[in-house]
Amino acid sequence: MSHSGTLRLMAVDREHVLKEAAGLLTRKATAGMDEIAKAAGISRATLHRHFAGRDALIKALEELGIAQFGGALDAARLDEDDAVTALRRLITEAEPVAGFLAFLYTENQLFEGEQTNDGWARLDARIHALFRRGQEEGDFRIDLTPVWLTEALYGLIGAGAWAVHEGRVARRDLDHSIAELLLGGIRRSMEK
Amino acid sequence: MSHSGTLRLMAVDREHVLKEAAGLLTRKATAGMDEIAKAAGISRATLHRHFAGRDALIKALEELGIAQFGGALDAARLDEDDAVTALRRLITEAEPVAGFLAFLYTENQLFEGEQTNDGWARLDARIHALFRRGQEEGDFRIDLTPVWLTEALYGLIGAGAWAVHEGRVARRDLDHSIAELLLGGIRRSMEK
DNA sequence: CCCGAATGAGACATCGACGTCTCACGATTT
DNA sequence: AAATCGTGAGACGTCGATGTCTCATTCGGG
Repeated sequence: MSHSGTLRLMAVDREHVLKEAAGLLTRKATAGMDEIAKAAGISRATLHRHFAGRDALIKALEELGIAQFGGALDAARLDEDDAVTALRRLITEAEPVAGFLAFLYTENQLFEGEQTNDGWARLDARIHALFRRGQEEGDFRIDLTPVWLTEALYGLIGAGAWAVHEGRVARRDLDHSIAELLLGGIRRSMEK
Repeated sequence: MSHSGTLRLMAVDREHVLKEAAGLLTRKATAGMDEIAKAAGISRATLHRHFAGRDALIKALEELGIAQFGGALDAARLDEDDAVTALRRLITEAEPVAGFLAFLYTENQLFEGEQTNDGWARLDARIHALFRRGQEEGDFRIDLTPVWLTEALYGLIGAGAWAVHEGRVARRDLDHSIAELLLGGIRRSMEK
């Protein structure tokens, strides 16, 4: 059937457009539809044929971000090994999508009125579980809640991505910087 | 001279308008000039009499933010006591203005083209100095750069303010949560 | 080779936010 | 009381981004 073939091609193109849009908006959050179209290598008209409007595009990007971050969580295998090792893997896997996530993060707070996508809550829950496991296994301190630890992780990943974007931190140091600070804190430890 | 008297009154009103604008924009970053005027209790016309336009208003807000954060740094007395204690004071003093700072932070990245205000660099330098002192005095680890520690501090304060705004963290726990995580990290310490 | 679907280019209308202007009102000063 | 100043209300024009539409072109399958 040429019909399903057409649909498949559309889907592929859609995916490609989304990726390009994500890359552009990560660098320039205020990019307009014309710039997004140009970045994706298509015309503004075709962009509107794929996505009903800017809102629909952002929604689709949110889904993409959720899927990508979910994939990072999968790749990090959060319930294998000890929680410290799993957290290190999480940071490594999340770093490539950190900039895009930061964009969606700030974009969400501009919607303000509408309900946030359930996908984020599900991702949050997986990270909460990691921190809880670390606490139960005695690796993590218990005087800070998993909710706060999750927020702090997001904050540090976002700050790190931004610092790299601004050239204040080298990308190759990022994983290590985030993981070491988050795990050990600023204080010089006695045990070393 | 009634002239200088008029100027003084204008300045006072200006200050008041700026404070109200800061409060509103902290809650709703997309607020328009009409909403800002209403929040300040003046008409849109008068708002334009005080500030040439939205850009000028944002610039003035940036100055206010720099002044407020600078005041927080002063109040924290960064070069007294040991660096750990000073950092704790800094977090406590910075927390009330964290939301507003976060707004300016995200607002700055939308300008993108223009140069950033020197004031931020001066504030950064003061915090760098605190971290450097902590390293030199042996309180802070030396494998993380003061630049990264500063970015991380900003990230955690911003994430904390947002978490409070979202109701995920209690405001009264914020200081403690930020300071403990930043200083000690997630890992359960052996020394306790 | 022919036909249809998808695309690109551009014109066009819409919409919201912004900035400017005018006018009338109230308060303060003289 | 008269003049002046600051203000509020609102109309008006501008501008950029968005969304829709048309039409010529191109590409691929039949």
